[in-house]
Amino acid sequence: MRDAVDRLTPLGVMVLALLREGDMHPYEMIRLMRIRRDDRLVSITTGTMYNTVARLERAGLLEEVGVEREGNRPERTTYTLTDAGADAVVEWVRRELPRVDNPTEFRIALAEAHNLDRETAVELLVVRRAALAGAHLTLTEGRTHAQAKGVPEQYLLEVEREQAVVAAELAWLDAAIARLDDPDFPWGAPAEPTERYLAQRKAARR
Amino acid sequence: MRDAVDRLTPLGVMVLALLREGDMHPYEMIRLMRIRRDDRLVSITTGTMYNTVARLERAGLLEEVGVEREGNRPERTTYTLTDAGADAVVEWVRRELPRVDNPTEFRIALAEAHNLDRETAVELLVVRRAALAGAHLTLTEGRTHAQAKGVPEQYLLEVEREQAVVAAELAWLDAAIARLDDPDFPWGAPAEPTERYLAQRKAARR
DNA sequence: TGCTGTATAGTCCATGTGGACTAATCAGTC
DNA sequence: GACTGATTAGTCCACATGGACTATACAGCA
Repeated sequence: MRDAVDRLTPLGVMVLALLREGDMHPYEMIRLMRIRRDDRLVSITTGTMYNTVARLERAGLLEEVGVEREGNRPERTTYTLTDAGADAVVEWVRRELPRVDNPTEFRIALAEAHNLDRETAVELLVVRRAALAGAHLTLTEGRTHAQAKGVPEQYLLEVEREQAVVAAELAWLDAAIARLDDPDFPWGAPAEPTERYLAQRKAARR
Repeated sequence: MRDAVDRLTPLGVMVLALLREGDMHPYEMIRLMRIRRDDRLVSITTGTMYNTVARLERAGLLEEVGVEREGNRPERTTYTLTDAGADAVVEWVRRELPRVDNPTEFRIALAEAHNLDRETAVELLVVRRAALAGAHLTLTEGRTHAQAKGVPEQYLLEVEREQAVVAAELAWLDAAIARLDDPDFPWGAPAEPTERYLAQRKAARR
């Protein structure tokens, strides 16, 4: 019963989230995402972008709102988010935020966590904390078990590193949850939602 | 000038590395890799496995060594590693071990680092350490710059987490390099290379 | 004036992935 | 003795990815 939300790719989610800031054409999405260094989180190539947007349109998560043309340049097809699209982002983030498999998906969910309300985000991160502690325990058990069986150390380096990284994430997560839970920590969309976006857009024009 | 080594997929590398322990048919590779929890590092599906093996064969990195049949079951095509295949693993690991982009590839390179000689491994990890320190600095700069521009904290959570994780990896890496550099730390293939493999194979049979 | 390089806004296609499907065998069980 | 479910060993196909390619416009420079 894989629904539309399950079928969202990482880039698809980021596109939908981006459209919350305003209507855009694919090429502009690429520029903006590169400026913001979103390519740390997903690889961004033109082929994939145009295909992704077409797919999201077929799924009814975004819609064409116009085709412009400047001089003799290629046409620019501008897209806008549908209600279903806005819901899909929220639902996707809600699903991925607590999961400890798929690190890629988690990083995007965290980057887009501000699309949830604060209570939900905190709650889901608490769930994640528990799952992460479980994963850490599993790694520890697996490693001691392997050592008991006489597996040489050089085969366990990667597991060891994973333990170190997971431990660090646990520590960070504890601190992060405590901070988010404090109403002084800012949350949600800023008062003037398009301000930041427009500034960056202007910067990109020059 | 993308050569055969560049075109290796993560699963492809693990398959080649696995064949160093003995000839195998694809289905057995899947079972073994699942038992060893190699699916922590790469996703393992049958479709992808058979396709990967076929691709590696076309590239001359492995070869068919026989087709058996037990009763009326489907045929089992067994494969063996070629010299080119053995070289390709080493070269791939050598390339990926120092790189700080593509975390997935790095984890596999680390897991297969024992295919390199100790000096090479240490040297490449030292290179990685420098690159990782650079990446950490870039994150720090990016974050202070964003804060100076007034970007609200909730948008920087993911960067913050990344910093924490990278810092932990730096610490682990320093310790790991020091240990590897000590000749008391075991390295390379064990004296009886197939022993561990055979034990696991037997266990899987039951 | 002509030339080079880069930005704009895409299309197209080879390839890798993953999930559904097949089909036989074997172990357990009621 | 029939039925169920897991294991064995794969095939097949829809689809997502990414890199090559296209074609126009504009800016700088000599």
